Amino acid sequence: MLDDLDRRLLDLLSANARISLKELAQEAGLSSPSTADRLRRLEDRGVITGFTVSINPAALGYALQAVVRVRPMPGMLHIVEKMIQDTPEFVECDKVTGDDCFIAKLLVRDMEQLDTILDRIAEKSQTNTSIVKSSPVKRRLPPLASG
Amino acid sequence: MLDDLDRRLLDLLSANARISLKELAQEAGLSSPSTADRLRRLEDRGVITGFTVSINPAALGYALQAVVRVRPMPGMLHIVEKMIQDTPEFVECDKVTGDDCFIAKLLVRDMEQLDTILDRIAEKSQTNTSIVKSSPVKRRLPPLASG
DNA sequence: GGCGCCGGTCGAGATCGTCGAGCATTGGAA
DNA sequence: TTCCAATGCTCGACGATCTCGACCGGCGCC
Repeated sequence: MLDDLDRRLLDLLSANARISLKELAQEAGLSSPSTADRLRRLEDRGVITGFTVSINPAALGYALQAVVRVRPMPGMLHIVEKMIQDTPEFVECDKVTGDDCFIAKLLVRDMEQLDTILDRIAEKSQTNTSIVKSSPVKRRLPPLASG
Repeated sequence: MLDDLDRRLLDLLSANARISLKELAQEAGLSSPSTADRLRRLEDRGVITGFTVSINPAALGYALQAVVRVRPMPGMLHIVEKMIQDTPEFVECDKVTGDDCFIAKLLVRDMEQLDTILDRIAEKSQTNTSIVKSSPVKRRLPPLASG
């Protein structure tokens, strides 16, 4: 599915997505045009879905990070889902199997804001909140081998 | 902490981190050199921690995505943490307060692989696994207002 | 008012990306 | 075996982009 060169390109891009085509090409042992081609193909095939910036929440005043498990009360599923989507402090949310319905990640400035947001959610669901103490694995790519 | 221009730049970059400086500058109403300056300053201040590529796991054969809560058995905390870090299919892991010690995201090709990986973890901890059915909120930036 | 700092623009030279042309390899069909 | 088409690469040149130095203007502070 991916060959060695594709994997190499993805690795390089995951480390720095704003690297120049030329440098990317050099590191991969290709010419720029073929590197550009491969990138285009990876996007066309839907392997690469985009390029984005990662920020340090703490540097923006988000001192607290929490993982919230949410179990909406009967009939409230869609309302709760929309509340989460409409609350921009939720930066990620998955709908999952099991007792909980949603598992979401929340960034807040302080305890007060955490409390405010959770109160609003808790009107329509049971929640279980864990404060993030550290992140032993920062977001990374899965193994790309023979995809 | 951030002014309107910084926010605009971050927004644009979060949508497409490989956009050219020139285009970035135009969209923000600045010249390229000052745009480059601002980017550099955002990195220096630690607001921007990097630029990365986002991939579609399904396009790479990762058909299943799971959220695993992990509670290591007494004395096993560091061993379990290392196991998670050393298992590349764990693409994200937070250490949290509460009954669970870790909450991790796992990408696997099929149930068999899920089973294999969880078995290995479960030798040294209690685990609770939720399969991701959908993602109502895809990873996004938190509000940048007057941050 | 005068000064220095911060953040901006401008223009030129260097660097980079893109396009067309052409080449090598591969696989299938005659 | 030979031909042919498709694929994926390189090369070179042109146009676009980035970067660097020089300079400008507003603002706060003596």
